[in-house]
Amino acid sequence: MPETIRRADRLPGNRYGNRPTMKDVAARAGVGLKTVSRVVNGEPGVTPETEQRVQDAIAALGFRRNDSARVLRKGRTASIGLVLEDLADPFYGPLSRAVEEVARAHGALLINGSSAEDPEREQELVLTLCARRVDGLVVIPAGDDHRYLEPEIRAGVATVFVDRPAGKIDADVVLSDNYGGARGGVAHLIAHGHRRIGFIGDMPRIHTAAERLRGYRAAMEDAGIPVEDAWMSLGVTDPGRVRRAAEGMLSGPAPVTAIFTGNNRVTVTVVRVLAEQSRRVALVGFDDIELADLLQPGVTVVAQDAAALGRTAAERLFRQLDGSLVVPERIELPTRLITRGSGELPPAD
Amino acid sequence: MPETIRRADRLPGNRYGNRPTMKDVAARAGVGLKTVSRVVNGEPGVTPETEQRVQDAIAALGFRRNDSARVLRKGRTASIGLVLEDLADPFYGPLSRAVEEVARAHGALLINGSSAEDPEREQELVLTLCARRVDGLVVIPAGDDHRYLEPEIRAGVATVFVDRPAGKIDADVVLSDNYGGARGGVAHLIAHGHRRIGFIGDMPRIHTAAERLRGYRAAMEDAGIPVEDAWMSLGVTDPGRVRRAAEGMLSGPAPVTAIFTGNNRVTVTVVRVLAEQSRRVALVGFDDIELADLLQPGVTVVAQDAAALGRTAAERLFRQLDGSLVVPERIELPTRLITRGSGELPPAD
DNA sequence: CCCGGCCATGACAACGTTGTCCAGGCTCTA
DNA sequence: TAGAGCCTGGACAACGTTGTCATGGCCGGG
Repeated sequence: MPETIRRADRLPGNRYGNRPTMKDVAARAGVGLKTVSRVVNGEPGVTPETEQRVQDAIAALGFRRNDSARVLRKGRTASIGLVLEDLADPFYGPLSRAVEEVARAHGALLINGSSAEDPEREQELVLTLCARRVDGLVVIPAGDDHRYLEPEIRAGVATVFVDRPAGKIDADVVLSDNYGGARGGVAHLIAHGHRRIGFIGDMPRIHTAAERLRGYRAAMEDAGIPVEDAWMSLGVTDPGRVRRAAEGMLSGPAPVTAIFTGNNRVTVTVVRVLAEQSRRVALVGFDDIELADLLQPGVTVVAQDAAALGRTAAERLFRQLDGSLVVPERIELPTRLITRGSGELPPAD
Repeated sequence: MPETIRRADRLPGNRYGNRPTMKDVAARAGVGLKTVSRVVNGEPGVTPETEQRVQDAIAALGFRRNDSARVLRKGRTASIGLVLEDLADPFYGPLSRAVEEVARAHGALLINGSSAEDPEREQELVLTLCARRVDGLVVIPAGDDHRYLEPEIRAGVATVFVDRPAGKIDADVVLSDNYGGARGGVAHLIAHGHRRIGFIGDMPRIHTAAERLRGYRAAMEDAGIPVEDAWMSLGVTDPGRVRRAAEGMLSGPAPVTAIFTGNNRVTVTVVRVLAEQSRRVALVGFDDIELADLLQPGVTVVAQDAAALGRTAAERLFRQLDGSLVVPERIELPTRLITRGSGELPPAD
């Protein structure tokens, strides 16, 4: 192991520690400032000999271009922001990664922020990113009013919403077909003979939750089944309350024989509850979950492609930046029903 | 819905679209540039009356401070970089989120980058982040030589390595007790009567993989069990090859009766393979996996706390930036054996 | 009433880079 | 050999902000 670098060894000096600038490099190489800039940026008009002198000076001083200054001068930061709910949620990891890959392909960095489903925090994050002059924003909105973004968009910040539409402004948005997916999932249960079907989902103020609820209602209506209030539980995602909600639906004189769950977190908890039941209860969940195929029975889900959402959104973002997109659009990606057993159980009443 | 903002409506003008600067605000408010700066930054020395005029101008113009320029002037970017392997991996999501929370508490933003386990890409990312003048770096290294970071560290970039130590430089590092955890997990299998125990892990050039392998060997040696080459599969993580490796160990005249898996991805695949076997094979995996408790049998794991790794690392980073840390340290966080059934199966031979 | 000192404010330089423009030296051709 | 044109290289301003310092007005005390 080489000699330890103690932080105490750091030279005092300017604020960046003691970083050489192009000026320093120029002095050392005995050339002008602009010549260094040319070499660093691979611009033409420098003889190989001069270039070599500059390269040597760069290496000797350990120079690295200060992109902060570059950004200030050029106006493009080559970075984009992604505001999502919670990076720790397995749904958002792949989405974020997909956005990062597209950004990378365009030479941009990705700044991540978690809103924790708090509209105020979302706004704070978005505006902070705008102050950093990110070139664009991919937003999974927590709030339902994004008029605060109008001046930013007008000022040239490319913006794409994902997973849920923007509120009160007209902007690009990339969604999954939540309505159709939920409708299909519930219809699947109905096709397997169920009539008393429960729904456990998030607060309907969240667009995805509302759409999935709408899909549930539509499927029930298609089949001519009147929905009872006792079958629906809205605004419930934390494990304890989901558990109580599920147990409630499963008790009483006419318990549900199947449950449709509105997102991955709910599904996981309901799987736990159902595992404790003596009766076999059918289940279809929105969002795929890892290992769903290994459970007994396998969990039938309506899967959305998180990576595709992220990729599509990021690609649109860069097309906005190209100037090749002008009018905001709404893009809906299909969902996919994956049958694994739990959704094909017959009613046990 | 309000009037559509078409991107075509954006005024041309300067590079940021057409953003007002402090100069514009000053002109409109009829005050000096510096007074605007004072108001924006809440500095004292401005009469309430003047301040109001400035605030009005700010609101009227939709001014937002350009943090790029601020950064250039102040020298601190209030952003840190996190370089990890793959944000889509469920292990890194919570880690990243934990780092973000700490950064947020210190008023900093987080820039994420995935190295895809490629040392070159890691270096490229790290150096790009340094060029952006991030204040600090949290790195989950892919490579094993980080001497390229020496000039940066010396120049004042706070640096903490996580999950795996830095190569060939002396730097802060926060690790899980991979050796101890693996040793304990394998000892657990031995305590339940196993002697022919397989190990499937990643390439030993990856520190965590090497340490876990070392733990496996140590536990076996403690029990006086000579390890056979056929029981070990190293450098294998993609599902197809893991499957073949597992099937190989489970066939032949003296198949293993238990398997220790070196990370979450391997564990998942091996669970799939074992589910197809008629014989019951014990399993202990490194890293917890979601729903592990719902499988039949539940999967016994050696769990590490990804969020704690991230949090600890980020806190050290900011303590470096405080100046309250000087000498690099190595911090090891304990792992936890979670018994759920699969690790307690008796040998079936 | 005058002067010292304080307070609000603004002019100016600087941060490190890139774009513009100009100068000087070279080559090539007539 | 002179002039045109090209190629290399450098001086300078500008990006939008903040730190430093100067200025001018006002107040209070002697």
